[in-house]
Amino acid sequence: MKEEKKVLTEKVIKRLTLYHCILIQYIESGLEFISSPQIAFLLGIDNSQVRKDIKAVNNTGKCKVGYNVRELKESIERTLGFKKNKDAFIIGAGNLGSALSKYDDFSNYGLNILAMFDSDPLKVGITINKKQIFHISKLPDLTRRLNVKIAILTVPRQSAQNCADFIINAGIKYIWNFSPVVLKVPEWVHVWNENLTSNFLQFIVNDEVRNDD
Amino acid sequence: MKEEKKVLTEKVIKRLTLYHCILIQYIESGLEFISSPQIAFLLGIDNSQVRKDIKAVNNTGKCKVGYNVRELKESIERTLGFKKNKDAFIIGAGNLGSALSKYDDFSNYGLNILAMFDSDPLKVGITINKKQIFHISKLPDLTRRLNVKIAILTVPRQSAQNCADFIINAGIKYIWNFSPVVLKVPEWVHVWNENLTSNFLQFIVNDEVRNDD
DNA sequence: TAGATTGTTAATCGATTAACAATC
DNA sequence: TAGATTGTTAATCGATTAACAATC
Repeated sequence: MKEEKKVLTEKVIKRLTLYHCILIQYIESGLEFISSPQIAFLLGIDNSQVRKDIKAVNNTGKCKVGYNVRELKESIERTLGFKKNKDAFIIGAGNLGSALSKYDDFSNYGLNILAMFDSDPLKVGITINKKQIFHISKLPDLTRRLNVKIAILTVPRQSAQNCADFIINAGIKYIWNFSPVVLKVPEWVHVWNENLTSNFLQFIVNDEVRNDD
Repeated sequence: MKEEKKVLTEKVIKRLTLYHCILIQYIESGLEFISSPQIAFLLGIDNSQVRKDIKAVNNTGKCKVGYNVRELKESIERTLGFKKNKDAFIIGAGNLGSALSKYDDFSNYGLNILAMFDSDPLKVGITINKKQIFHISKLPDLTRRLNVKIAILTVPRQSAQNCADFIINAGIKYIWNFSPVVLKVPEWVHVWNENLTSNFLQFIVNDEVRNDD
């Protein structure tokens, strides 16, 4: 029996991780059940939306009481693969790269930073939060030996494309790109553009939070 | 004549900032015009989508040549308010907070970090990238004096809700929340949940980039 | 001219919301 | 029982894609 392969849209995944946060808070409060209207209220969304999302993680609830908090948390973790290790390298040991290497929350979701890379000889050899900084020239060898497919790109925008070319050539297939640059990559390489400021603008643009009001 | 108030959806804003990145790259390459199929190809989207988005920033192109790169860049910046200052405080001078305070790219989009706040006496008084760390107790006074409405919340998840309550009480209206917690806030406070790991999962979940394949 | 592109409308697709029978 | 909730289908809404006349 072939395992059913479900495609979860980005919006569903974002909501599921928010449900997951809520569930952790419920568990800490000692609560055992949560209903779809409760989740919906906390997030300001529709309750049938919540039930549909929960259906997508193969969880069932009980009439009148709702969903078992621990079971639902497990279901979300299983569906989103929190327990499956996703190894990654950080490229660029600047401010953002260093901060991400110390960001322990990643490991709760199965994302492990194995090492960092930089071209600055002064940074090479330093260890940040148990992650060593290697010279970028060491990346091809380590990518192959450790079978790493994911790179977190936090280099200055001027060197982002060169860097991308280099790491793709070394075998990287997934680039989580923090540089505000649109990278040109082969069709078999996946890029996720994490433009933090863009995310911020999505938040405030329509509300016109300006200093001059 | 009242200025037309357009609501831009999050997806449109995200695409516009990507177009903006492409335009900068075009300008650096000395190119003067760009067409919708060119933009569409670089981003892997439909070209009529691009034309619709560009229409939303009140820019017009020329048949056969496309859009003037500099003009289009200006139009996007005007629509998204890059030139309008958006002052913000960072709450929590940990790894992520410190990194964001040094993230100079923010200023290109009009986001200014004025100061940082922390409850740790050892951090208070330190200056990071010209931004001073104040004790959190100083926030209400400074929020009012500087008329700051935006806070970037980078505190540990355990203290996030308390922190949110405190800064909302001090007058903060917009919270860019980097803690993996769903905050309970009054209806007049806006929260944007920036769960980095959630963003990452949106990127890789459907592709099953696991170590065990 | 021929061909590429814009601007715009219509068609399609997908996501959200409403509604409600079944359940406990 | 009465009332709250689930699970699911139908209706609505919005976003993307297709199509094409107008333009240069």
